[in-house]
Amino acid sequence: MNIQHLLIARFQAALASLDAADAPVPVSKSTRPGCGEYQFNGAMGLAKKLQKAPRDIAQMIVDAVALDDVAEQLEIAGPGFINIHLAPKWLAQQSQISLADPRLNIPPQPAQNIVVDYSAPNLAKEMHVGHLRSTIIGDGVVKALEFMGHNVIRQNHMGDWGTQFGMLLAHLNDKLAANEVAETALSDLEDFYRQAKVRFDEEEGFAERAREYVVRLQGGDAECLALWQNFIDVSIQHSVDVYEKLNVSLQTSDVMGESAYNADLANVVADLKEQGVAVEDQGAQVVFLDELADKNGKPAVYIVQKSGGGYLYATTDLAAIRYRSQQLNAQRTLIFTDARQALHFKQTEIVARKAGFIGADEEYQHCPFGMMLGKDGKPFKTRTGGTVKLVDLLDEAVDRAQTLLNQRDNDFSADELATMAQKIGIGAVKYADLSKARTTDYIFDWDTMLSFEGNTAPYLQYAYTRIQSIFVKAGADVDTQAEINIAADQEKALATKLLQYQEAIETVVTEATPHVLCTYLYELASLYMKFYEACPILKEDVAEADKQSRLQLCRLTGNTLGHGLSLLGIDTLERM
RNA sequence: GAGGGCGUAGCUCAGCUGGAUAGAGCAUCCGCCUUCUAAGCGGACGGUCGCAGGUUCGAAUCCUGCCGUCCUCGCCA
Repeated sequence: MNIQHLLIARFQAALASLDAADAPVPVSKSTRPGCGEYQFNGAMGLAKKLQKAPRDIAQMIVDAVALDDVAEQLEIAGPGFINIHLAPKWLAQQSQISLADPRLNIPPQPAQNIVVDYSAPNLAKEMHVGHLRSTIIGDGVVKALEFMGHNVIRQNHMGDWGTQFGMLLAHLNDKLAANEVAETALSDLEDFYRQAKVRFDEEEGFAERAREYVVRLQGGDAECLALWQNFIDVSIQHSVDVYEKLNVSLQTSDVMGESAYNADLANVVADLKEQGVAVEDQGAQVVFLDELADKNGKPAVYIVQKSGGGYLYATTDLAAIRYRSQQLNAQRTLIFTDARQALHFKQTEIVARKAGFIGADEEYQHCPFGMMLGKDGKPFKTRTGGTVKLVDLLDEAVDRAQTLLNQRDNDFSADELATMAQKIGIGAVKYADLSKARTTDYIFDWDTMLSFEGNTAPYLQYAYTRIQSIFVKAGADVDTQAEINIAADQEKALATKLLQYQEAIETVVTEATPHVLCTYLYELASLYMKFYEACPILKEDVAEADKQSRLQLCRLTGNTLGHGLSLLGIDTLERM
């Protein structure tokens, strides 16, 4: 159920009957208490067109609009606002429908093939905090898209190619020659990289060998490729381990690294040249972009092949676009990378469209996100200024959650506490990130995200357990067919919010902004807490009908909260 | 120099298809547990929405200029 869409349709019809069919239909949630749940603000804007006073127009619209089934009252306020008070009976009916529907009364959208490119770690190194945002925001959007009925094709565009692999393979070769197994040698990629770098900089002849490896690798030397494959496999497994820890849905089969496009790069450039899109300039193959010219008319330059003949990530990204459009039949593509690459993707899209690598009606959406900053507002680093490994960050989150749990009085076993710490710690890190608008930088602060208060994962998890606890207590005494009766203000506010779930998810899938879902869930949990305080359920003096009705609201809240958290990839707990 | 993002309460952040008195949380202060989980709820305090113009019945939201800040800009990704 999308209440807003329903109201827009009704007002649209009313406006048509008043000869104002082309007028905008501004229906929004009411912001002020006492002004209903929604409001229609279009009367003021029609004053000139209809040559009447706004309040008179509002009255005409109120008379014309058919909302008897949905609203209990329409009132005209201020300069001509129409406040819509939803009918408790209708809210109850819709809630009943949601309860009986595994999809929570949310119809799927017409299915599209949607390619989502996210996570994309560099396999030469360990995953670090810079990959966190892409990974979890991308995964949240993926899950929401799938729920809405789309065919999502995950593409993990891993950095598995490049000159850096020369020194890594040379180093790995020596380790294997010394009878070390790859898994052991590569158990800490960060260390391994550092060792190789030191040898590259200091050891006689090593740099030379590293360069040879690059040449052999690019030349397709079988032995060298096997070594590379070995390295890549181990590194991918590291990432997959992190995905599991993060409760992210990416799998090995979603990997489509840069190397996968190697064979196609020459074709891409040839194709661009043939079409006259790319031309030679200073020995390199470039595309001049008049679309992004400066004030003097000097076009932007986009290099697709270096003067030495080498390819760049621009080439790879063009090959990827073409592959996704033509082989994967993408109707829409979402790419989650940091905001610094915004210009690159803008240019890539322009070139791809010029060259016909992407259909005219195909959507290409770069979804940028800001940097993760420390509490001091500077890029997030370790005490010593190093890069923070993602595994370390996640382990610390779990440790901190464990410490906080230990400080509380409880009767849980050590195993239960460990499981809880895992779910709470990981959930806190993910939620802290997911709940912020993705486009801006955000400040990573342990104390805030684990304070277990306010808009945090633990608060939502706690709200969820409170609901479960009601049902544990109620036992068999729950009538899942009971009629819902909306009476108290808190019940009405809760039921209304429950029916706004679809609005939140639809925004998430169109804008690729999971924080909208977070805000929704926080408001839902918050309204539940208020309902819980105000409306007794299992207490002795509660009438049976009220009790069962309220249990139904609890059930729907639990279903919705649990569903939303699962889309975000945040685990729920039965007790905490 | 050019292009882009950001600037909202002491702090962290929502809101920005233009709508009524700009919202949360934290912090500070005041209330509420002989228990449907107080990791909660109620209340108070706190804002010239960077500055100045413009459009509009109405601007945090749209437009222009300026200030501050971060990022990007032909052979890294």
